[in-house]
Amino acid sequence: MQHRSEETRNRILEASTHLFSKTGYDATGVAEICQEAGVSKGAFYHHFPTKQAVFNELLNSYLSGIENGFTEMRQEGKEVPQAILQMAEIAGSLFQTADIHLSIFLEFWTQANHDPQVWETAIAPYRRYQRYFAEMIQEGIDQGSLQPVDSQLAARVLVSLAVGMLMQSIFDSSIKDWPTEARQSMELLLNGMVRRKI
Amino acid sequence: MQHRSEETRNRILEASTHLFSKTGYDATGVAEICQEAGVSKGAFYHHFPTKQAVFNELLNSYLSGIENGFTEMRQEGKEVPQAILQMAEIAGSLFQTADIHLSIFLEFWTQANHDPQVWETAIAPYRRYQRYFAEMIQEGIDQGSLQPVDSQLAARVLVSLAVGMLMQSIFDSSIKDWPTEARQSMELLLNGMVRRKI
DNA sequence: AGAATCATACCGACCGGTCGGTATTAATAA
DNA sequence: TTATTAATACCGACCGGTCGGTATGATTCT
Repeated sequence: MQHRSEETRNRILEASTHLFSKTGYDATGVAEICQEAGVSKGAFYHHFPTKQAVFNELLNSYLSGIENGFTEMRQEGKEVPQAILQMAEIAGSLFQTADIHLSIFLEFWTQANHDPQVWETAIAPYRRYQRYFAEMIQEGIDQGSLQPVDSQLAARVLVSLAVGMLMQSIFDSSIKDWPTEARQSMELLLNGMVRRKI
Repeated sequence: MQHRSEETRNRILEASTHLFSKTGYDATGVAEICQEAGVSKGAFYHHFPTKQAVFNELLNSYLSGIENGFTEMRQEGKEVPQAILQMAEIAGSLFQTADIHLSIFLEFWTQANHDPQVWETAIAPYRRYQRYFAEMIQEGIDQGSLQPVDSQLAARVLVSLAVGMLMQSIFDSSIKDWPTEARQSMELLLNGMVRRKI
């Protein structure tokens, strides 16, 4: 039966997610993973050729998860500022989802910084997001709902803010309501802080 | 001669900085550090009790560097928005300074996520920055140069943006002129993106 | 001399990965 | 249906090598 096999695989992936997030890739031993997964070492190496392969699979899985999230939260026919706000809110809600270990992103980025292979996988998509936002912002400018700002710059700022908030969600547990935190942050960016004269 | 001793210490710290940034803390061996520093293992363990101690020293050194940077770039008697812009520009210029390995921050944060001890050292100061900015923003509101925004929220946004930009400076080498990038990003945040009606 | 500094050889724990073998399930023949 | 064979999934002892740290002796400075 292939059910058992799949189950084992998932247990290994789950345990790895947990341990990589908590202890880090290097510091986590295969034996440790096996113990937490309730699986033998033989089973581990039956399903994955190396420890790195598990990591790669997790990375790809999370990346495609983001990709799906993007396409799902894409809303047609909305004013651009409202669309951005809503995306922020949805993204914020993901920060709270229990089964997503955000701190594994820290692990992804660290590894990306060490290994060019991982870099390619982890950072390249992230440029797509920037392009996507730049187009969206340009659309808003053309439609007159946004000021004629530099859309590339604005997209970078947007992504920076998102990444920064993700980091904060990892390290600052005091914020409980991430959907509104994200929305309000984005509102601030959209509306600005400086008092206009007249 | 104590010159030689100090020299050795510094060589170890420099090599560690480089290797930790490039390869990561765990993956970097003491022998490797010694080789790059042109120093024997005995010398290493004469100056530092453990590998972790080197890491801690680097962390503290970078943190106090930031602290100094903050107090230096503090400008009295300026309008708050201008002060923020200037701070952004100075911070941006630090991004380019060759002898600062920004990617070691990634290492710091990763370790902070794994080790509560490091967490305390690395994340606690960061709350001070937030408080500092919140006060600064509140000052701007009181003086009428800023809109009556939530100063706490605004401070978090500001720090998030800064952290996000730091991450980008690690992974996106296409941006060359960080002082202006940082300044323009901050201008965008201060001025907002939405077109005001009338 | 004597203390501080550095060099080399070495230890023992640990870890990723292997391997021979066993259990379980699927496929096929009787 | 049942017996037999093949394939897949799993087990856990073990190995080669690495790595942080130590012990001990040499060298250099005061």
